[in-house]
Amino acid sequence: MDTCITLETILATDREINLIKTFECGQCFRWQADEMGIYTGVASGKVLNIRQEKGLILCDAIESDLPFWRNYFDLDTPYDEAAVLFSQPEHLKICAEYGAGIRILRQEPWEALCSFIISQCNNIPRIKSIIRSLSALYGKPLRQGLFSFPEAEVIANLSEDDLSPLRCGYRAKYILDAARTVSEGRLPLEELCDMPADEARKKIKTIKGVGDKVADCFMLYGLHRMDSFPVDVWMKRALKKHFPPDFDPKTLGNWAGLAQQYIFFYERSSKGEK
DNA sequence: TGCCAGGCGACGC
DNA sequence: GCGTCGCATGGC
Repeated sequence: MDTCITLETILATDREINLIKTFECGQCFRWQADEMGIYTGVASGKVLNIRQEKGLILCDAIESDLPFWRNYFDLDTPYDEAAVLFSQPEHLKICAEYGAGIRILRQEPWEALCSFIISQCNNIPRIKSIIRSLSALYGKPLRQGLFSFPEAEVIANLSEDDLSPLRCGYRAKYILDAARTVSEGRLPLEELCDMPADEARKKIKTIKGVGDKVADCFMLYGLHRMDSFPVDVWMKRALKKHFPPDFDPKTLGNWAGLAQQYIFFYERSSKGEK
């Protein structure tokens, strides 16, 4: 494939974002590093090659796409304002220091919803593989042999048989129900951003195969509702092991989602150490 | 070779 | 409301 990719555009500095942590912290499934440390991924039908080098984040975006990518990487949100809030409990402080540099990506709502439906009771390599297959089968071809994430409208017109090459098991019918819900406009995205979290979660959970956890992931990663605090098996373990019983993420307000990401990343990175 | 994976829905109580 | 079980599949 491409033997030489030149990355000349400065997107940010490495004080604004740590690229590796951001891609590897478990929030996204479509970014892949090569042996040179160049990450390649797709968002909103655009391919980007990007790397961290000598204090800078260099990429091959065209000038007119820079605002899009700065928004995607959420570079204009002042994450350092959360530091005071994260100074306790002690374990949250540890996780926040460990995860410093992570940005919560502004992923496309439909892609995030579908991805986290696929994620249920699944491991990350396999989640990535299923999403890759789904895109290759029903997305649009882009450069470097990559594909866009298929539109909800495209998936909505498929059958379970059409999804059988994905080998995604019982999740296939959930994907179809989600696609039909979205494509028929039964999930008003703007309203979901503004309404109280409990109300939004209830609406999202009308999709088959979407419970509290997937709904919270959709709100955090797809709608950028930073008040969401998804709790999965890793988070349950972390909360039980390291946090006082009365710890309530709601007290973190609009930084709860970032705290969750720090805790999740630390828990997965340090597994087996204690 | 089993155990487990960023869960969920149905069912029984 | 809460505990349990089956669900498809493959990574490790």
